[in-house]
Amino acid sequence: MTGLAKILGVSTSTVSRALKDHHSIGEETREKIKKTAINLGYIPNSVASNLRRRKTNHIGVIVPRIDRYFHSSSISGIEEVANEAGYYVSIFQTKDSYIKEVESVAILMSNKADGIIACLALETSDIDHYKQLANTHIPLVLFDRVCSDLESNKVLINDYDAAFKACEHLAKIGCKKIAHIAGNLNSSIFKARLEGYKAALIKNNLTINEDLIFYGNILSEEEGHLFANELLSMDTRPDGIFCANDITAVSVIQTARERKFSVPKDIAVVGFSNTPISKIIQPSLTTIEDHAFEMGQASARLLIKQIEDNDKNIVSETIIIRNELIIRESTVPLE
Amino acid sequence: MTGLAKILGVSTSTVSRALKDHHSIGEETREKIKKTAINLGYIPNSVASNLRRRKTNHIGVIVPRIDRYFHSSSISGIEEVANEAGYYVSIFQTKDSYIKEVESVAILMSNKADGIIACLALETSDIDHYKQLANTHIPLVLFDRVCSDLESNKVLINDYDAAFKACEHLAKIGCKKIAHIAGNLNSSIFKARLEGYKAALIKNNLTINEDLIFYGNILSEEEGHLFANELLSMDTRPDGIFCANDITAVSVIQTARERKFSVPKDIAVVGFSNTPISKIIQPSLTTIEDHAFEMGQASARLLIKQIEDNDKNIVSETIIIRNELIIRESTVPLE
DNA sequence: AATTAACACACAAACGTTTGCGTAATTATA
DNA sequence: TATAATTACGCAAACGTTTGTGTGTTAATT
Repeated sequence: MTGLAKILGVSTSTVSRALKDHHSIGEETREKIKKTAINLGYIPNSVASNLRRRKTNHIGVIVPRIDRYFHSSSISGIEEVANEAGYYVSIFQTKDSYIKEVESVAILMSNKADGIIACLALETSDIDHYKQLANTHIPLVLFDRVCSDLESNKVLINDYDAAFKACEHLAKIGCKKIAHIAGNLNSSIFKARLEGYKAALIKNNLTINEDLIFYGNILSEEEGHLFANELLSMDTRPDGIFCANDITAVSVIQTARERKFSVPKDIAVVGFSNTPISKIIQPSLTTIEDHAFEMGQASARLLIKQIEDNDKNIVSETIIIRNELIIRESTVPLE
Repeated sequence: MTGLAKILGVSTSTVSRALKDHHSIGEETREKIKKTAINLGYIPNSVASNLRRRKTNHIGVIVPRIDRYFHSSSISGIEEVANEAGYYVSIFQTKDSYIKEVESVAILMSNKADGIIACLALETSDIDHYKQLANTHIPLVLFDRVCSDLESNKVLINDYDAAFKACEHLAKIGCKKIAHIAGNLNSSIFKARLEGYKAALIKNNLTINEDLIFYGNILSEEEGHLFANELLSMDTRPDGIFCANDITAVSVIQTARERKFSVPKDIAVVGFSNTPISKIIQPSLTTIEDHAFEMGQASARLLIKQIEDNDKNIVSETIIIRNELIIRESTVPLE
């Protein structure tokens, strides 16, 4: 811009205002400036602008693992509405590590992100790094895996309800011994899913048997196979299982198949998240649709509202996204 | 920092140097500065630093669709090595739109990204926006979907070879009429895969029949089903098919199943990318492993090398990542 | 015709760092 | 003891914008 100004023999302030169509610049000079800006291939320096304006139009996203479908689709949702609103998105992957999460927040603070959207790492229980954000006035939206100790904006589904629905469905189709593959209970969602599971069992007069609850961590394929083999070897085999994610549910189905058990006849299976695999596996998987993409969109909208809202009275807001049970062959045999 | 300096009664330059362990600052003042920096919760302003240093430690990534497994895993690979090297990553999703790609590049130039890693949108054939990068001295790495008209760093697999292997495998197991679901031929990879397909047919004395080549675009599930229904309705049904991605290959398997055709007996199927679904579908899918994560890693390493390399003699470099055919049930029946 | 308003632009400070250079005070060298 | 070298810091410019204020010129108002 300094260059442009020199060439045109005007001041930088005039150039700056002309390029933004400020009314105080005459029609003629404005056009002249714009034209030569294009001709000379002028590229505005956003980092200088960001420094001066104290605004970066940049929002940071912190997720456990980008390559899990739930997260990549929520990022996709975030990216869509952020771009629409003139923000760009940078991604930080924690791999569920607390330290990486802390580092990511630090980088985003230092880089003056206008706001942060985060899904908590499994390891995270101390959340001082997010509390620190409050001092810097950087708005925060937690999504999916949130934290009750932290007053912040939240976007989530009702995991308790979803799990309840899932397990009640199992009970309704006649399961008497319903197992559960639980996730890391440090995480809000997995705790809630476990509670929902228990509540549904009680409601349906089924006893809660600790032997039927498998406590996983990252809920990988491997964990799924491990648990599946365990539970299929039990003396009194469960006849239904609610898995805290689709990945482990798929592993259960595969293991059952390998070991010549029938799904759903021998054991009915329910997953969580309605990832693409769930439609494709045979038998297709009953699961909870949690609308990851929409969660991303809602998170971004909420964050941007907070960024741009001048009404500083609103401290925080919580949005619950709908969820629904999608019944497929893994709980209901084909006719 | 200005604040810190005022409180401590030293100059900002001293603070700046102290925090970076510059030798010219005395042990004592250095420690004092560091300590109060921590106590006061001082957060360095990277955007000011970026402006002054003319370096952002920020690399931009442009991909078609984050929620496709190939891309999310390559992003994951990029993110891993970038973070390791002290860079952070921002993501731009083109949804295969040319305009969005151009906009993304513009934003990244304006934001003074230290480098860009991109996978071309399907729509993209004009690549002036990347050529413009050369003037700004922002290094570029294209990965997977590259462009021969553009002199730049590239990371890709040999799609021709991979397709050739895939189709030769089909021929070897006895397929006589091999069909192909091709992607958008505007894209380097899909053109190469088509060529590889044709070459393998010729090598194996099979005639190339245009009726057996289905020209897709984004290779979605829907496209897959459409083509599958078409080809399964042909008078002389093909007995093998090479699909340019896993998504359509899975659709073909599903459609065949619905229509009571047997895979691989009636028709053998090969996909591309070894996405998670390919292991899980029944019959499991023979496919090409293209090492998306490693491509991401290699791209980031190459880019960072270019960013940090002072040897300006190297203009560009091309890295070919290995690929292998993974043979599964969709081409070889279980015993 | 005198006063006010509107217009079109320039000046200069500010955003918060980094960095080349200058300069005292101390220590080493001849 | 005079000179040089070293140490430890400050000064001020620079990075490229944005923006409040100042100013000269022209147009509108009474």
